[in-house]
Amino acid sequence: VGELAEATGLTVRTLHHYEHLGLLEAGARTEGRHRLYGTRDVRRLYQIRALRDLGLPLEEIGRVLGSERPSVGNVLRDHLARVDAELERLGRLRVLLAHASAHAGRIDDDSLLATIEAMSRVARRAEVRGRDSGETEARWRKLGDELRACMTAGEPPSARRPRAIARRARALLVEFAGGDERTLAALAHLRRVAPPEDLAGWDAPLMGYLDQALANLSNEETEQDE
Amino acid sequence: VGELAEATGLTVRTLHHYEHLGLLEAGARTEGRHRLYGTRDVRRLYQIRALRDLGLPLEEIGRVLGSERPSVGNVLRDHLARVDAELERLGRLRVLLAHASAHAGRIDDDSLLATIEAMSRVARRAEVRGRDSGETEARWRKLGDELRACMTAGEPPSARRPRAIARRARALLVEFAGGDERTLAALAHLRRVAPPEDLAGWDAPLMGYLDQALANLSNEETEQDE
DNA sequence: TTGCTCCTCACGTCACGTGAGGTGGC
DNA sequence: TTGCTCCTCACGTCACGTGAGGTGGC
Repeated sequence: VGELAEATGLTVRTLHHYEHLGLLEAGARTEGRHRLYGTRDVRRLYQIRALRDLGLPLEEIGRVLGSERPSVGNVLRDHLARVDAELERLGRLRVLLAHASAHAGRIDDDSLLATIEAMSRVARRAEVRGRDSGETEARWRKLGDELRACMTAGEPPSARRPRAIARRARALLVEFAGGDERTLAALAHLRRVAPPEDLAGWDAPLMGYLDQALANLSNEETEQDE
Repeated sequence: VGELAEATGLTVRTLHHYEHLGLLEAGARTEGRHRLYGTRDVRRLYQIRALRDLGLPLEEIGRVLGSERPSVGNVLRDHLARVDAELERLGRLRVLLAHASAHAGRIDDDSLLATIEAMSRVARRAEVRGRDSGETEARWRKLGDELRACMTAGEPPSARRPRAIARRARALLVEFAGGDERTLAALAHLRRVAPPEDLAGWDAPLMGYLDQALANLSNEETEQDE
């Protein structure tokens, strides 16, 4: 078993493990119960290692090399889909981490934790909402365009049109949050401390303008909206 | 504990687990030994969940929220590096899987397994060699250019110049393989069955030309090379 | 007799899931 | 009395790593 391990670059323990799983059985034993392997075993082990290197679970390798013999092509395609899903998940995670890291130097750890918490909450909510085929984004873009028109026209945030747009924006936010208070608070927190640089055509000045318009209608009109 | 689980979207078992790890201890118990949590516990749990969502191991979360208080920024950066490494690994794996899947339909499963094995072997060897800053690639490109000149000049693969180039190519292959027979065989196998589409300026016709030149010098000159 | 490889348990890893069997509050 | 939530073990997951304690061949 030592020679086989040496030849394949695996450990003796790994070979024992494979035998335990029924992946690779030694043909014979010596009088001292030492395992003996043949050429067929070596070839099989190379195959096992190759499939393992592709990230396939040992159980599936057992099926591929066993009596069930599912199509290797199908197995690979299924596994590729899993890898793609994992890549996407890690990619999203990476974006979150990069954002959080970017804030790390500027604020203290407690605020940073609060921001991470807000990001986590929003990301979770976004996941629940799933793909909505960009419809929501289109609505935000439209709102942004209208609001920007008001801003460049020099209308104050307290004017009628900006306030009407702010009301619609608030409704969109509430819809996104599913009515959850904490999620709304998280969104407000992120707007303040970690403005997303480019979201459906909104930039920092525009968001500031929106915040002012929102502030103008917040107190008096809140109950009427409900 | 049920309320807390409900509020945070975690399971009761998860909260028990965190308590077992010392991550979150219930302040008090009821007469029936039921756990009681306070506002501070709830906040702490939200922080735990947020950091967990970033993929941090629970033990590290314990340190961040515990008495050691390492800088959250540093922890995040370290973790980001880990995530990047994993992304890179998965990316390479994805390329391998995609190549293998592409061959799946055209050949039978045994040949496919052999090809996967060859890919695995070459990938492993490439990993051992590590980054060599593109020096090797430059040498291959140079060889390719010279050989292509011979080919377009109409020289037969058995001519002197192509054979000399083939000798140098063989030396490069042997160097890459570290002198390992099986790796050389794997390289030959891949050239035959799974020509890499674009590798340092080599295309399929050029490789075929090289193979012919190699065949011409293989038998007689092998011993002299050694 | 001394090393070396081999053998067979068996616990640990990581973040919980999943019963199993039992008890308190409505 | 009937459900419901809660409690405390404790095994299983995945692919092995890592001793622990013991035996055969040079």
